[in-house]
Amino acid sequence: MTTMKEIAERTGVSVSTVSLVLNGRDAGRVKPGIASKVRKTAEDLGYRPNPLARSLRTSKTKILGFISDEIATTPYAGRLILGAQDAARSMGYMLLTVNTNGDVELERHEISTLKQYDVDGFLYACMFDRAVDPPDSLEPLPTVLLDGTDKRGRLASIVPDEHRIGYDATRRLIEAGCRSIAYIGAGGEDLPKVSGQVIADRYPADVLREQGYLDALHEAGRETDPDLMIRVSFNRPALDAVSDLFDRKRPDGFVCFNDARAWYVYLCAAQRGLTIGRDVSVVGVDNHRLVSDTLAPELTTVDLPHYEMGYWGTLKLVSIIEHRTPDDAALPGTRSPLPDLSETNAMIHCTLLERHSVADPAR
Amino acid sequence: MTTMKEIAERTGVSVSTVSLVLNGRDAGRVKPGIASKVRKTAEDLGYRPNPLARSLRTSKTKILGFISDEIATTPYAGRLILGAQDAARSMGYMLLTVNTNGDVELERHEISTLKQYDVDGFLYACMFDRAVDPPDSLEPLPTVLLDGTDKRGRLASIVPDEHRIGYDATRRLIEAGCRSIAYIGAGGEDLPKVSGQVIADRYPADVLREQGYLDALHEAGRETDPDLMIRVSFNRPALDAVSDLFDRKRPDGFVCFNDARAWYVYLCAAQRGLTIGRDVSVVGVDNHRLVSDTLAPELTTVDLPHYEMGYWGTLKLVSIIEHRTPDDAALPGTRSPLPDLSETNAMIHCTLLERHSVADPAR
DNA sequence: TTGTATGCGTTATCAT
DNA sequence: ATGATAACGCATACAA
Repeated sequence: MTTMKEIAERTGVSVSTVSLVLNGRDAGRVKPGIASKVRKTAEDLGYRPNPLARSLRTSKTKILGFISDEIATTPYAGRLILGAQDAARSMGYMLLTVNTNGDVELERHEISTLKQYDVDGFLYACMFDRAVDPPDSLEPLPTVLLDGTDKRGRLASIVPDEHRIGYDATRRLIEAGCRSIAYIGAGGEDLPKVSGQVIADRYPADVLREQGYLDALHEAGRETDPDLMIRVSFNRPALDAVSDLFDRKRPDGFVCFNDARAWYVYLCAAQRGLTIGRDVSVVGVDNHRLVSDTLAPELTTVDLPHYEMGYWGTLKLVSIIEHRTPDDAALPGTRSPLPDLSETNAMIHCTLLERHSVADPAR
Repeated sequence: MTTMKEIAERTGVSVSTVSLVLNGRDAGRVKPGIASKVRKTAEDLGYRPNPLARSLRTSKTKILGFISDEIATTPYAGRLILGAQDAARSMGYMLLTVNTNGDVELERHEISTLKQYDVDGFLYACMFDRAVDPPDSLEPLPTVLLDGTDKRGRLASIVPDEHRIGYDATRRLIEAGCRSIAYIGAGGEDLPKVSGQVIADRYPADVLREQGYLDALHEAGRETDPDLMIRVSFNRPALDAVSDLFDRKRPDGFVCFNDARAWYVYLCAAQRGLTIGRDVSVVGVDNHRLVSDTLAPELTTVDLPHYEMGYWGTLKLVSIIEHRTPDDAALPGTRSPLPDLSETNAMIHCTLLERHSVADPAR
């Protein structure tokens, strides 16, 4: 690890000069000849600043704390983490990740530890796009919520556009010529739970996707039929409910909340000798990547590139925490900055790719 | 964030004394009265050392770099990361996670960045338990491989006990009274790939689970039958192959490499009016948690608690990197330490939970 | 038994 | 235009 000191020695200047040059603060302060010489030897030696030592002075580590509860164990979490990492890297940040297993006490401790490591801010990963009440101990560091919104409306958040998912899926079936399109949602005992606690009577994603389904039908001038919309949980009851729907309404298109629900459609179709993709069409969000991995392309026409794994497929987190002075221009492509969240004039800039939306408390 | 300085001021001693006491180096060097006073005010102020500042002197950050390629996007990765984090936390480490997307150039850069952050060592996460050739740039920091082994036999690694998975699954069906047990493996175009490149002609996990299946049968005095063992990929060809097996051999038990393969068994059974759990039994590794989430317990008897999500369910990574002097006693429950891997007398201690095994180059 | 001095790599202030 | 120098929080050799 080459240091500024070495560069200074090799160039025959002082460390201060090296610091000035390498931080781009040499305009009119360091002779251009010297400056370029410093830059060259830095390059030659492969110099990279030590962010930890730097943080001792600046108290900016370029490290973000990534906090997740159970999310880390779910199949979609990987891509969430991936997106966050990609975004962080592209802006020169690193992610220090912890998980709390839904344990409040542990969470408190982990947050404290992250602060110990002088993180510049937090990424707080939730589930189900639900309204959460993030712990006060996150303050005063800037924080962005992922797949969840702040109950108190203080923190910025990034959530997928669930309505659009339901809408697009339904459009697809309409355009494919389906005449009778069903919606298979989640229900029964399958309720959104966080560490064993039921936190709502329906999955927010299910509600929104269903609404997208309804809106697409309306927009196309179709009738909507409550009998075509069911909510099932798992196992035999779910299979029975879907079977009943098959025989009672004979739909030729299915919008499924997720692959778990699509599963029963496949089984029912198989039991009746129907072929998916010919006799009936199924579109659903493939949380687990199982349907698309195993039955596509022949048996299904699942193709929702903008969501991919459904929940978090292309959610590229590009919300990042930057400390800037208030008079800095907003970064290109960003939305209006949020109000300051710390004494150091910290601001949060949120940018959004694809069709995911960002909740901006400032509006 | 309270510092040693504050404690020193409040206690009326110097920072050095505080440092001595708080690091437990006060035996016979600091008056017990002073020492306890220091400890008390440290407690009162909620002092926690700044590991970054400390690292400037000790060059030990208590941070481990967690490097993964595509693994982060797969469904089982979440639990791997979880296990690593839990283990790290329990030993006072944090994880700085990066992903390389299988890009060698990016990998080089990320490793360099991690070194910049002065990580104490690396966790190098692989896939498929394959033999890999980790980049030289990891050196000289101690490194542990996850779900992969070192081609050159230098690095320690942790891998799941795949043979045991196949063995247990088969035993279960034998004990359930199945008379004809099939093995559905992976084959065809479904080859282990890393960033698009085929890296073997079969999944190592598949090979090992299949061997476990064979060994369980032999041990039970059963005949093995090559016709009962097939390897399928996806879609129609897979379905056709399983259908053929169903009709040709009429097995009443199935050991499936993974849930994707079990899927076809379910479909075939449904098409024939057979009920899983009564007419035929299926045991498989549920990578995606879809089978167990949706069809258990009524339709399946999948119950392999020691593997849970199959690959990485209970793989609690407790292999951790510790810098210790050579004369330190081995930690309780650890295996024999590996040879030093750096100039600083670094050693790697590996402990193992459940039935996963650790490859120990020192043996 | 305790305090002082020094250094880790960096930034920032202030002389020169 | 450049270079000492101090400071960030901590550890440690050495002086007292």
